Amino acid sequence: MKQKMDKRPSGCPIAFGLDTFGDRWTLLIIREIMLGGKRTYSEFLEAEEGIATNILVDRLKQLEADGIVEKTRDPENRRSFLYHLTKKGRDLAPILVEIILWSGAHDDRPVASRVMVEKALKDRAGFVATLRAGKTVR
Amino acid sequence: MKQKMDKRPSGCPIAFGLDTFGDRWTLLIIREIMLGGKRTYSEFLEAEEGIATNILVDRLKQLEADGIVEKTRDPENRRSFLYHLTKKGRDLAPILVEIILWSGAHDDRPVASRVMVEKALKDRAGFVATLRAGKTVR
DNA sequence: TCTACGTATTGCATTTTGCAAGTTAATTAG
DNA sequence: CTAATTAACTTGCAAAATGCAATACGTAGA
Repeated sequence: MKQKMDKRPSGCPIAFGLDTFGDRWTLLIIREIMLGGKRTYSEFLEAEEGIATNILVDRLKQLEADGIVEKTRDPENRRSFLYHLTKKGRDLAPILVEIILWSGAHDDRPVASRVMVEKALKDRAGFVATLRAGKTVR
Repeated sequence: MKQKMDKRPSGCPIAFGLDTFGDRWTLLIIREIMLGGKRTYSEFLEAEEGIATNILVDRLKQLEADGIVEKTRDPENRRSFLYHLTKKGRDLAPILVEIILWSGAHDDRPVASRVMVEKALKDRAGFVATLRAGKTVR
């Protein structure tokens, strides 16, 4: 598992945040949950960007250890587990929204998707509230 | 230099943001500039977290290539260079502030610094505006 | 020219990542 | 009851990124 215990602890809040989710995959998993309504390991594996299975397990364990997601058995399918966000995880919503807004303003590629950007531009506070409430958006 | 050209392009704005600054060091460098008022290579090297020289060069080049920082010669010391944020870079201010707020709410360690957190809590919009304007905060 | 300073570059060991294949446990089909 | 299937991992190994120390390059001042 990704060990970040001895990662030069500074009291800086930016560094604390980056220690928690400052890598290529962690926020993408949180995106899958918060924006995509995904809940299971196999759903996360289907993500467009193609996360490797060992990395996914590693990050899910770290997210659980950090109190950002909680893992429970799926009552409707006992070979499956459900990952859902804690309050600490849902509180990441404003960060995701600001990233969406920044990309909306600066991603000039033709492939850039505007769906989320428009929602965030139209009613930022409402969008954050929707995400925080755990309602699926797409 | 960190190559991210072939990094599974998805149109997702979250993925775009993470492709740009989703690693351990890039946002720390931007923090040094935006919150710390640092401008030169050697000032960045003094950062609390201790970035390696090769990584620092790599990230500065990538930030320049991405149009987030601009590199100019220091008119007062012609063997030094100044790195300053472009608009695209200054627009990262809201993301940094949301990270500060999140950490402020969830970092329970005794070492956690509250200075930035208090500023952000007291007047978030004003704090963002100050950062975006390029005024030093600490 | 000699020396210092600021900014890099290089070499190499360590760590992390990516990918493919294999494993375990719960469920369903026959 | 057994075999196949599904879901969630685990393992092994090559490739890439990182960390660290040493070295080099481009001003500039003495």
